[in-house]
Amino acid sequence: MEKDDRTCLVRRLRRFIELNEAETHYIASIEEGRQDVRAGTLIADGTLDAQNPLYVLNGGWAVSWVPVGDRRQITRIYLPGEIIGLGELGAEQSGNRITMQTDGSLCPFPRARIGQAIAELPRLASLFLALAGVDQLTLRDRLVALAAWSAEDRFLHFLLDLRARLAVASVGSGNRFRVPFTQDEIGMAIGTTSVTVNKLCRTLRDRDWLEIDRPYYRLLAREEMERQVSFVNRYETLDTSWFPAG
Amino acid sequence: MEKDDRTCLVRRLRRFIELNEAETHYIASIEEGRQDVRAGTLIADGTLDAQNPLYVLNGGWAVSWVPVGDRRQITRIYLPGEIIGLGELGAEQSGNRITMQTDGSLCPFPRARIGQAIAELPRLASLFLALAGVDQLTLRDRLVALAAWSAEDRFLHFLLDLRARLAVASVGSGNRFRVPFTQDEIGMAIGTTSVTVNKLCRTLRDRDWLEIDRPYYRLLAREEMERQVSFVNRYETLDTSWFPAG
DNA sequence: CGTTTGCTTGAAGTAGGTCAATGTGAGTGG
DNA sequence: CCACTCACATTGACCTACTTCAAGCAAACG
Repeated sequence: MEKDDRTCLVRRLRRFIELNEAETHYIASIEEGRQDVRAGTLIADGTLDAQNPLYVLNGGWAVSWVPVGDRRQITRIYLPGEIIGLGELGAEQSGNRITMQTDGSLCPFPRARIGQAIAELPRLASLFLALAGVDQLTLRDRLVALAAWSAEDRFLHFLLDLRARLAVASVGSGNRFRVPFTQDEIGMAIGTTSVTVNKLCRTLRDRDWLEIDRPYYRLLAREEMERQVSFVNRYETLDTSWFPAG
Repeated sequence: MEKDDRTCLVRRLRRFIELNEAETHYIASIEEGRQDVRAGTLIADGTLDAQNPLYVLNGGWAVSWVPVGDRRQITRIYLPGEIIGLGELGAEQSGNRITMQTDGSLCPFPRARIGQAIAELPRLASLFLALAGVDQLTLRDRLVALAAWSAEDRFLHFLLDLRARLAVASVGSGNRFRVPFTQDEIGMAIGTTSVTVNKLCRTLRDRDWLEIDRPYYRLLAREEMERQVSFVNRYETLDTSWFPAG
């Protein structure tokens, strides 16, 4: 379950801007009421989001999904240090379910705390807006992939994207990482079925691009993969030039 | 080209919160340098977004797209009163191209103005964050549709979504509206081809669900359509309860 | 150990893509 | 006012990347 540091979020945000004392204190305060949650726990059921808190995901993975018939479409994967619910701000009802994918821990805090940050800590508020922007861009990348790419390219993009995000979250810059999803779940993330995912694993292994030692995946040919899907890493940089002064 | 009121944005935002004098003045100031643009004009080429301004779209339609091979995937349609670039805030390079779909007019303003709003006008800043959230949710809806729905359902959703947004933008609550897209472009928006779109038009007309008098489309069976795709109108309400005090 | 959950693989079926030909209305220039 | 063109709509015939179905395995677990 990777690191589950209580200052998870602080560490992540510091990648982008310096945090002064007030800002650090604010974040510490939203990371206060930590609770452990088990894999499978439903965190949000898609109704009444306006009443729901936001969460800092302190440890473990979560997924956001939408029911489609008797299957699910996974819309987003959350990693430690990320804020759950930023993108639902403003919605009274999102239709999105959020489930813990692994054991982990959460720090709930009310929507009004975001309002407070906006009123009192403009740089932090800017950062929230910028992070929401990155989320949106990532979502857009996936939308394009799902709308216009082959299943193989979608699968490669899924792996590359995960790797890039893990590298940010836990400095695991390597090409081997844990993928706590079944093939069926991967299918629900990339808009295909477990059968197809399985056959893709097979062909990629035959091509010596991938090595699987469940639940670990190793990318043996990241360069080629990135070239094939024109991969752009959205997680490394952030434009903070427009932020107001501290 | 619908209304092209210079206070387009003010009108839209007032749907959600009361605007005080400072806020109204701020918005008037970003809607200042209005320029007319012709259909087909490329507004952003996807590189160097950090240097690019944001825009208030004052009149006309714009589309955001991503090249995929020799085709395009349309990721977003902008209607009058919407802010172009909110979702790219934070990105140094988005890869998204933005093109005017019809003749219209734009008010460019620099990213730093958003920073200024955050520092000085917290309620407006909250509204920007909430609107970015609605954008994200809409994007998520489309992602699910593209990943998991049939071409027919995607097409229906496209029409319903457009209608709902037009109703907000221009109080055209009717079921007949202008769709300034060719069938090929609709295909690029819903992840299919012009041939399929055409055949869908045919079957829907045969079913008496749709009436086409190009470029006008009339939904003859909106209820059924909305039921079939479980349509949720995301544009009518906004949760503003967490906003800081004016 | 039996049961369950996930992986693996083949065989058969289909939604929707591609290709190709034809139709049609809106300019445009002679 | 009439050809010519060009962009778009329309339709049919064919094809393929997937899905669905089905059956067998293997590891994990009570």
